Amino acid sequence: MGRSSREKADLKRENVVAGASRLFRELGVDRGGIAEIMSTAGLTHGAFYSHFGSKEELAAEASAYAFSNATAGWNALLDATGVEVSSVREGVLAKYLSASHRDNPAIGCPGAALAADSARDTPDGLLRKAYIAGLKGMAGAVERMMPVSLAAKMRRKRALQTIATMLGAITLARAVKGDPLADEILEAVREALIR
Amino acid sequence: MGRSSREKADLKRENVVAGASRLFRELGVDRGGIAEIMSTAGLTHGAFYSHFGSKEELAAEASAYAFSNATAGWNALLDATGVEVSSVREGVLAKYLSASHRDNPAIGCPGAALAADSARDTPDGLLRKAYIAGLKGMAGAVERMMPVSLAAKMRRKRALQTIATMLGAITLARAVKGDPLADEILEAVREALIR
DNA sequence: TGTACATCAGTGAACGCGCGTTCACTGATGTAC
DNA sequence: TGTACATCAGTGAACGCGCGTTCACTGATGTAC
Repeated sequence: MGRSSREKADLKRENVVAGASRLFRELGVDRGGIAEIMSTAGLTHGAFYSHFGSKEELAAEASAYAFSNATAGWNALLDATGVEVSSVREGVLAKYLSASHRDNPAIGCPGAALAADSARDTPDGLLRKAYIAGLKGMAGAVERMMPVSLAAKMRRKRALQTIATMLGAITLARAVKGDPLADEILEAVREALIR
Repeated sequence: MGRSSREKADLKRENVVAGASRLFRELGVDRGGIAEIMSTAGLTHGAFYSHFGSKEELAAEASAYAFSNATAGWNALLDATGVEVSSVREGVLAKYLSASHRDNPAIGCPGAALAADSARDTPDGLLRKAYIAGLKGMAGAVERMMPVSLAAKMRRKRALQTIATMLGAITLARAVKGDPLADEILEAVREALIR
């Protein structure tokens, strides 16, 4: 096959990023191979460098993509008129702390799925930068979900505490998946954070 | 160099496991290479298979080793006579949620450092099994630290909630290390869990 | 509008490197007589 | 107690595989005249 039109190429590029964001979340950046990602988008691996400078660059873009999707979803719920903040919060938490989220990291929270990869990236690596920016956006959305009765500073603190607990729960549940403890952790944290 | 005595060989084997537990916590199992681990213990990589059947086997042993060290330390504090449970809990949490722990994963909590590797192991993989067993031991120790005023069931729940929050905080702090957010997260969670 | 040329998305093979694993060999340790 | 033999921890080279990256080439797309 020869050259695609600019339009088609852009679409394929987006497919590559979306596919990468799924594969990296599922397998981690190291084990998510370029060849597999490209073939998911219907391309051969050789075409990769027509679109990206390096795997690291793709990882950063894929991370940003996943974060912005997740955060946009939450903000959309918060922007919906006539819905109470507390019910948005409880809905988001119930979904986040579900067995379904535990079992489907590929389409789940990038904050949980990519934390180890970001931690092991170099201090000024592209992935680390994308992760930091992404998490800040996510923290902003969670902050908006905190009870309106709280003072601003307290809302911020509670948001960070909540994120740590959510993310720790899903991380642990995945790490012990297959053992009853996985469900027990999710249940205990649901009790702590919901209602 | 030729054959070592049984005694020396056992010592070297233990050094290999200890070194592996550090390197795997720092770099992850995939990036912690056998050659580097062996040379840390003063051996060449070829000797590896005189001691272990596979890298996976070493990863499981290293994980068990790290968990049992951490848990034993906590249990020793709890077993010390004349120390209040609440002060043990607060001391453990302060150390866990410190910048020093964030910056030294190699000698830190295996539950945090190896969660991603365990999650991506096969359901009946050796590492996953070791992680599950290790986390259960750790959960038991944390349960002992919970306020004695609580009913047994509640202590268990609180222990799991506490572990999720601790582990999530350190995981996030490492993932955004270099940004002020890393300190902010640790500080917020210290406030929530200590006193 | 047509035509010739330049561009560049995509292909498929190959390169290079790291790393887990294997293997023939060495020589000190351990053991049977 | 000696002595001969078997064992096996450790060495160092090599193998094999996966994977990121490079590259010559193809042919449709886009553009200048």
